[in-house]
Amino acid sequence: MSDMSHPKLLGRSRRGAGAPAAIVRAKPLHESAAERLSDMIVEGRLRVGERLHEANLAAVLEVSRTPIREAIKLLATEGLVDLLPGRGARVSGFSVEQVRELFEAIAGVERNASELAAERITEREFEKLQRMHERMARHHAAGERQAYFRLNQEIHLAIVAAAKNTTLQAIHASLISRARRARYEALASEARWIEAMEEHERLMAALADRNGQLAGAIMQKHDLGTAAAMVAALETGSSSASAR
Amino acid sequence: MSDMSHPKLLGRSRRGAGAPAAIVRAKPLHESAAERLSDMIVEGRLRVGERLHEANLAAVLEVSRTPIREAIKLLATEGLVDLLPGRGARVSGFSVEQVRELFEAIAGVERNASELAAERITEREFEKLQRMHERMARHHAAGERQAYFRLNQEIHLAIVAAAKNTTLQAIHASLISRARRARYEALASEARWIEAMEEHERLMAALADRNGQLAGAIMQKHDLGTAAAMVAALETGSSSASAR
DNA sequence: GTCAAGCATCGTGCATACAAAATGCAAAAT
DNA sequence: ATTTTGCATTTTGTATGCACGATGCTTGAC
Repeated sequence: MSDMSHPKLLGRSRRGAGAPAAIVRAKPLHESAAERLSDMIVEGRLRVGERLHEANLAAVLEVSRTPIREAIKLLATEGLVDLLPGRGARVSGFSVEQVRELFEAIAGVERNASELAAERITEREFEKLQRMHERMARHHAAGERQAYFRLNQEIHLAIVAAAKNTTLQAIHASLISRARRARYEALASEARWIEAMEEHERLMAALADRNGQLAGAIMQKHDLGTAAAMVAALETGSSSASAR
Repeated sequence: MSDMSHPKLLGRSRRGAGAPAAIVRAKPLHESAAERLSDMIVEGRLRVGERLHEANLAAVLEVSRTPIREAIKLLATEGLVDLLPGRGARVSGFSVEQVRELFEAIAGVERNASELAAERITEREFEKLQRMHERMARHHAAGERQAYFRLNQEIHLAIVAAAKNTTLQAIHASLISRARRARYEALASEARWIEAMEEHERLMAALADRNGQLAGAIMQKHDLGTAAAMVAALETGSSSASAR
C-alpha cells in the first residue's frame, strides 16, 4: 500500500457548493471513518486478526491519522476490534463461544424489551407493527428471503422501541451491530425460516393480548433458537478464526 | 488558567527504574485522563451542563489536547457527557426519567444474569458468595453502611460474573458505572436498608436451590425497589438539573 | 430603544510533527 | 546451528499548528 495520494491541503476545503439548502449536517470525519471501517470489518474486507494500520487506513480513507484513531477507539467500545496497548488494534475474532454469549445477551435484552413493550406499546405502534408483521408473512410465503430478513430486523427494533426505554434501546443497538458480523459470516440461519415465522405469529398474539410475560418468554426462546442456528452454521462452515 | 507548566519534553521519560519486576504496564495518558475526568464528573467537580473545555482540561491534567479529546469521546460512549457537533462536550444531565430507565435496564440485566448464574454457578463460587453475603449481613446488623454498600455491590458483580457471559458482564459494568453518578447524588437509597437485606436473603436461598427463575425474579424486584428509592430521593432532593 | 449586521475572539476539528516503544533483522557469540 | 544482543525501521502515542465554524460584542440602522 502506502500510495502517494497525500490528503495534503485539501480535506474539507469545499462545501455547500453542491446542494444549496440541503442540510448536509457535515458529519465529522471520525464518525464517517468509523462507519466505513465498521463496514470493512463486517464485510470481511478486513479479516479477523488483521491489524488496523493507522497510516494505511488514513491513506485509504483519505483523512489524517487523528480521526482514524478516534474511529478505532469507537470500534473498540463496540467490540469490533481489540486494542492492544501500544501495539495497535486488531480485528477481534469471535469464537463460537463468544457468538453464543452475544446471542444469549440479545435474547435477554429482547425478552425484557418485549415484556415492557407489551405494557407500553401504543395502539398506533401496535397497528404499525401488525402491518410490518403481515408484510413479513407475505415475503415469507413468497420465499423472498432478503425482504423477509430485513423486515424481521425492523420488527425486532420496533418492539424494542415500543418498550420506551432508550437505555435498553441503546444496548440493543450495540449488540445487534456486533451480531451483524456473525450474521454475515453465517448467512445461514435460514434453516430456521419456518419455526421463526411461527414464533413471530405467537409473539404478535401475545403482544395483542398485552401479555408481557408470555411475549418475553416467546421472544427469548425465539432468539435462542436463532442463536443455535447461527452457532451451528458457524461450526460447520468454520472458516472463521477464533483468535484470543 | 493556561498556566505555564508545559508538558514539553517530559512525559513518559523514565520507567523501569523503580520496581524491577513490577508489571507497571504504563497506562496510556488518554486512559488515565478518562478515569480522572470520569471521577470529576461523578463527584460533581464538573457540574451537569458544564462545558468540557479541552484546553482547560489539558492544562489541569497536564497533558495535551489529544488524549483529552480521546478521553472525552470515551466518556461520551459511556453516556457521561453529551457531544455537541462542533460545539464541544457537556456533562450530560440525567433526568429522573433517565435514571428510571437506567435502573430498569439494570434490573433486566441482573435478572438475566441471576437466572444464568443459578444454572452455572460453581460450588466454589457459591461458597464464596455465601461468605460475602454473611459478611454483608454482619455489617448490616452493625449498621456499618459504608461496608454494607460496598459488599452489596461486590455481590451483585459476583452474581453477574457467575452467569459466565462476558458480554452480559460488560453491559452490566457499563450500566453500573453510569448508575454511580445517580447513587452519588442520591446518597440516600438507605431507606431501603432493611427490605434490601431481606431480598438478598431470599436471593441467596434461590441460588442455593439453583432455582434460576426465582432468583431472576427476586433480583429484578430487588433492583426495581432500589430504583424506586433512588428516584424518590432524587425527586425530593431535586437539585439535579435535567438538561437535554 | 430594539434589533440586526458586521467584526473580533474563541474553540473545536483535523492535520502534521516528533519522540518513544515495539518489531524485525542481522551479526556475533556460544 | 542456535541464541542473543544491538541496530535500523516501523508504528504507535502525544504534542502542536492551522483553518473553519461558533459565540459574543459592538456599532449602526430603523
